Amino acid sequence: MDIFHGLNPEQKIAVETTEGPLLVLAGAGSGKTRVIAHRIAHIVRQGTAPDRILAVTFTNKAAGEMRERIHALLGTVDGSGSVPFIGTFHALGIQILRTHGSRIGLSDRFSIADQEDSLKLIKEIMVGRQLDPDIYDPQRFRGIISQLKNEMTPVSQLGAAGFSSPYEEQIAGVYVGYEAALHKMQNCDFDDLLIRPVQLLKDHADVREYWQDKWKYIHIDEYQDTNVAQYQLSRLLSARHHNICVVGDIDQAIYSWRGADWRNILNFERDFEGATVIMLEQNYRSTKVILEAARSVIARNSERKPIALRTDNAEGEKVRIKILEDERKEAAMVVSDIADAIRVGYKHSDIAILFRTNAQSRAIEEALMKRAIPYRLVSGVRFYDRKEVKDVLAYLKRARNPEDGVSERRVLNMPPRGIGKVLLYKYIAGISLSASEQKKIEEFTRIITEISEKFSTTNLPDLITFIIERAGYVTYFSKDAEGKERLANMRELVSVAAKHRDTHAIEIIDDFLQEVELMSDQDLVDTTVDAVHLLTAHAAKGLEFKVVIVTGLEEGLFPHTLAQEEGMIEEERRLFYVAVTRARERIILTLTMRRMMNGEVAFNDPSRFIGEIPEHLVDIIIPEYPSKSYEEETIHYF
DNA sequence: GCCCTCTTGTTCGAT
DNA sequence: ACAAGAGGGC
Repeated sequence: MDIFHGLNPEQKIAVETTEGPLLVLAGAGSGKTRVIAHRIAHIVRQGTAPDRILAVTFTNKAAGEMRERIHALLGTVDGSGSVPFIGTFHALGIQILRTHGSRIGLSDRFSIADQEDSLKLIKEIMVGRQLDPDIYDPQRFRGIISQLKNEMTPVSQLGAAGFSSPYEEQIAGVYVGYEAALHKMQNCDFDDLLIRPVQLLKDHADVREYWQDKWKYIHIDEYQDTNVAQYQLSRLLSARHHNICVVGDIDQAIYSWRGADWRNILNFERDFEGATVIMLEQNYRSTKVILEAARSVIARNSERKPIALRTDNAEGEKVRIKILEDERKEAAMVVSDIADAIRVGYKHSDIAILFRTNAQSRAIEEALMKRAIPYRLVSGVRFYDRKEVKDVLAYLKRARNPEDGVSERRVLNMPPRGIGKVLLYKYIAGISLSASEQKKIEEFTRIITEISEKFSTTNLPDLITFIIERAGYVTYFSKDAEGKERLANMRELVSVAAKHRDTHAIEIIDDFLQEVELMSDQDLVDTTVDAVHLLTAHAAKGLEFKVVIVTGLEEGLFPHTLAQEEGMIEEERRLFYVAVTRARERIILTLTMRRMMNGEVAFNDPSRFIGEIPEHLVDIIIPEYPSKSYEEETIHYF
């Protein structure tokens, strides 16, 4: 297949320019994923071994799609069986740490601590330091520590210039304790998966050379959302071959609150000498109206590099703006709009409902359920975040990594086996135990031993079944309907692992844990299922739908109250831009005059972003309601 | 000392 | 949906 077939001139240059640094400024819907896939295929065709090629994507889902595209272009990659590494920065970090982590005292069996694990650990440390949780909020501590780690501020630098408050000093103390605990328990939090590889590469020349030599061609997608550690990793890895291609769009930078810095794009030409810059300004996704509406809004931002996005697509329908009384009427309108779209031939899977905050999903879900409209909630509490699911994984993690105190504490007394607060404390502190206490602890360690012994004799689904039964969950969860549901969730995990039925657990256990723990919300988007998708504007990044309904366009909600400062409002505007540019054919924006927020009724003004769309592109619809109660009301807005 | 049940608060976005 | 804390039962 011709690698260059169907590419426009700019895309073609991006694919051809394989040597040296390359910056691709890719507007929304300009086919950047396509460019990366074709570029990789081209590099392989030129004779480079696939395993010398690295592609960093924003989500695992994007990585999967990239793999498929490359496969479609090349057929079987090259016969040698070697494949490019395509994955997220976190997956790349894990690969580096599993290979060379021992150089910084990290076991190759290290565990990954998610946000919940991390918070629990920080809480424990704070309790140990007798910090009053009313004055020192563990959540805030976790946030600040994560930010410090993101910025790669070393522990030693804290307080170097003295502390300006006792609060700062406490944070420094907890930070030190937290890092020590993570290390002792052979755990890496999400930040560690990025910063520890950077440290490893910086401090160990041979390790650095190994990876620099290995990755001959590097691709980084969504470069506007890279943080300090990701930026440094990009520089370190590309320092030998200099073949680094980054793709991004400043107008779609929406993760600065997570430490991302879109200035990395502006600085690219300075940081990577001799860089070629290509602009992809042809949009293949949206109608002229949708693109023009989005462009008009984003033009208000001062922090940007203007890009002349254009499209040859049809003019399309006007942007529909609907003003509703409250969130229940808004939800009813969403239902009516879906019915309307289905009537004219759209499928449920063509439609997405976007919102600024997860809390907004509930009212919409209720309305969808009532009308039996199939839907998928993408954000919110996910399957893998469920307590009972994480408990099973904790058994697995503790058996895999004996140092993993985080996971051990999670399930030491789950299901309850008589190990309460007092005994837990004695056990952790190493205080000698009575015979009956000793027996309880031994019961737990025996379960763990039996799990480890099965690693090399049992496959993963059977191992998970064993954990559920041996730990005592079957009895524990047999009492009521809720328990039975939780047990069913646990067994669902067996089905997830079932694709690996033919290998012993030991061979895939780390990959399985990694897959589950780095699962992103977006990875759960599955448009092959015919269902309407409900997701946050953040989670919608990189996706597209024929029909997009953005809800809650009110001051205080979108833009959010907590993002009203200078600079942050521009990020809210970028988020709105991302939301609008997800739409291919039809965009509907809804807002309410009154809404329950944080437990009280709020009367919000329409979002400023609504007013930033040129009038000639919109239809404003204010439905007239029959004076009946909500329940009796029939939907006939048109 | 431990377990269970009930209440209350929660909240911007998420690898 | 979950955590944290209170309070009663064993």
